[in-house]
Amino acid sequence: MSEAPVARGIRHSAGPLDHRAQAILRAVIEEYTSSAAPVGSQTLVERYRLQVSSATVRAVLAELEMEGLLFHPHTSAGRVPTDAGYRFYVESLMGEAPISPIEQLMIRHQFGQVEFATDQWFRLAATTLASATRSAGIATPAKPRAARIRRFELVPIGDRMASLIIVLNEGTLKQTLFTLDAGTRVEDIEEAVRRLNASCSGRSAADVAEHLRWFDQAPADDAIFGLVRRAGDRALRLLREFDADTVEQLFSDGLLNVMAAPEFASSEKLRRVFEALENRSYFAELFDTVTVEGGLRVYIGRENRPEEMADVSLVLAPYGRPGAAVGFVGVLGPTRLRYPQAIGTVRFVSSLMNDLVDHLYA
Amino acid sequence: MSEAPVARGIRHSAGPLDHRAQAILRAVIEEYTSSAAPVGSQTLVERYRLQVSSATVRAVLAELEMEGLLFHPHTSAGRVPTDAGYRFYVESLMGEAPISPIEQLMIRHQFGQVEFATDQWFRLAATTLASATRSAGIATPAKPRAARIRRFELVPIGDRMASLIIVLNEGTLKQTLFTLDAGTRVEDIEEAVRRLNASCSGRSAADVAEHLRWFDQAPADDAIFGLVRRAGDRALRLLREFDADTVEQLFSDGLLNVMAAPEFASSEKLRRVFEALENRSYFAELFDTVTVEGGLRVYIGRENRPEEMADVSLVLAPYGRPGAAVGFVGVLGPTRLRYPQAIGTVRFVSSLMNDLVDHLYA
DNA sequence: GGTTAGCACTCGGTAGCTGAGAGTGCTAAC
DNA sequence: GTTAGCACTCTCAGCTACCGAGTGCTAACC
Repeated sequence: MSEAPVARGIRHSAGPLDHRAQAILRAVIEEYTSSAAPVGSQTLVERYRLQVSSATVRAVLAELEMEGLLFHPHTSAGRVPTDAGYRFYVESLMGEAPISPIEQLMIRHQFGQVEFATDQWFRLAATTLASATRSAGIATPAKPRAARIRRFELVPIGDRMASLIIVLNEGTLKQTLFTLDAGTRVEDIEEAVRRLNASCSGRSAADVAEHLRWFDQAPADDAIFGLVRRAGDRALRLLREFDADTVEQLFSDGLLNVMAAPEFASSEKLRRVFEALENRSYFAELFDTVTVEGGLRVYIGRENRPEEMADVSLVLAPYGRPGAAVGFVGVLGPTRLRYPQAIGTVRFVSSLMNDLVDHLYA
Repeated sequence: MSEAPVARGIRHSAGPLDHRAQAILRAVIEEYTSSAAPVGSQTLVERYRLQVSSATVRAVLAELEMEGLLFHPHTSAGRVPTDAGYRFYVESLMGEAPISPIEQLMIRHQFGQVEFATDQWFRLAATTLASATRSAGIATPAKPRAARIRRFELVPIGDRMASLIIVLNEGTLKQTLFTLDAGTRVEDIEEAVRRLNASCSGRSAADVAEHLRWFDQAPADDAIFGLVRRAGDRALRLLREFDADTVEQLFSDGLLNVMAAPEFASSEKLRRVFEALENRSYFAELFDTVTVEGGLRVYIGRENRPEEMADVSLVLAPYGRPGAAVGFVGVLGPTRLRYPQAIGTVRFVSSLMNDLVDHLYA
């Protein structure tokens, strides 16, 4: 399992915190994470066996506030962690919480069930992440930077219609309808497919474009050449569209969990989060910066650039093979996320996804 | 275009309403539909050129309330339509509002763009419905009652892995990974595929099961027979799963429109609606009762059995070919839906989907 | 010097009250 | 059958008072 750092390079401004201050920051975050209400000095003393009085805790809280790690909604309220506070917690304070062996077993079992159903992998990943973390789970299929064709097929459907199918290297299917001239002979179709496979399989969009040029000199009225050229063009277009789309599919599950969080009761903030999810450009951008080598990353609150995401955190991990195909799994929840669990779960699920992908190349 | 009745068979209890009462009911509904606030007698007189005084209108409103078509949130509030009120409106009062020719043209154009991309049809249908009605649009692919296999393919992916693909009659693809024994020869794979296609294409799950039995007597150690048997079994399983799933895919778009409605500001009702959508069993049930011949249907508020759907209405229309494959398109919004527009739009989109499906069989 | 008890202070949230306004239902006159 | 007039009801917004949680400060303590 990868042990890439969770760090993201942001350091807060001031001097190092002593041990006690760290313990108190940690206590505030963990208390707030479960209660969703500002945390007061009294509560901390009562529940976290700090061996000091509430007055001392108050002094430390004030200090942490100076450092920008906590803040005060108003004078007589308790403290709430800032994004920087969570960041410090994630980088230095928390212990990662691996999933319990029993749960691991159950999850592994479920993944075993869909071992052969590639289209179920991402759904299951999203669902698993959602239910294990009680937040939203997201997942994308593993996708190569430049797709390569493994096989063409052209299957007649109606009299004048066929289904043009291209199988990509990792088994992904792309399909488009394809009109046939009246009276096209089955043998001609078969021959066209043979030629396409002979000249294009294993090739990327750029190569296919190159090879298709050869057919331009062929006689225009030859039925087979005509088929080859038209099908090749269509396939090329599909391939280019596929390459162009960074986030072709984004599965999510458990958005209802996020809806249940008290910070989203107002339905307006919620709306914004849903909008951010619907608009995939942000994810496309993120995915360009997260590499397989970089490993798991955490984006907290306003560290997410879109304003809509200011109230949520994202734990994201890539999976797949750097050279071949890369996908993502992650968890999205309120900034008041249970980071140790979320990170542990995402790491685990991404390793399972890695195993599934490895099967393809075994 | 179909002119199936919108009716659903529920009649309210009491005597017929005179013309004026109908006009007033209609006015209340149309006003409430756009304002989302209880409607008073004054407003009605001012905005709907009723040639009577507000006192008279009040008398009629009281009458309509007796009939169960309107109700009163509290003494000094205006009237709000009941589900029965909407039902009466939909069945007897409203005029259906066809989409404007310009909009029709634009929508047709968009459908033209995805003519060959079967997987985009449902997305586009949902999106179109959502944006034209400013509610949520839903759509499912056309699905046959019992799928028939058109073609098998077995495409090697890695050394020990292949992608088993079955193309169904309407062009739908089903795919599963398939392990190959070490050193399986390409020619054997091709031969196995040839035999599978020869014996199974055009057949339904039941027929395939029948035909596969023939191979049981074949020598167990024959590589080709082994492949045929295993691939056949897997295909059969896929086919059965596909047949079993009534609502295999349910595309929706524009849920954000529904979120924006004032009746769902509280986020708790919203949650329930989302839950209902996620749980597809209700749709599966509906789809069993809606037939292509029956045409478009409207489900208002509590007419939807699940409690979660008590605050929303659903306009649903089937498309496709009764014998071959049937799918659904629809609109989901608050009971305060603009029924004439919603119904007009759903009818139009379902007819476009019909045209697309017809292409397949042309 | 760090820690603590004590205390004044602040401020959000809730409950209770009030007046304005919307809309009804009733009645008597037309 | 219709309408004007009017008393009545009820919600909603705004106001005030009050409670309590939690702070920050200070002076005493170890």
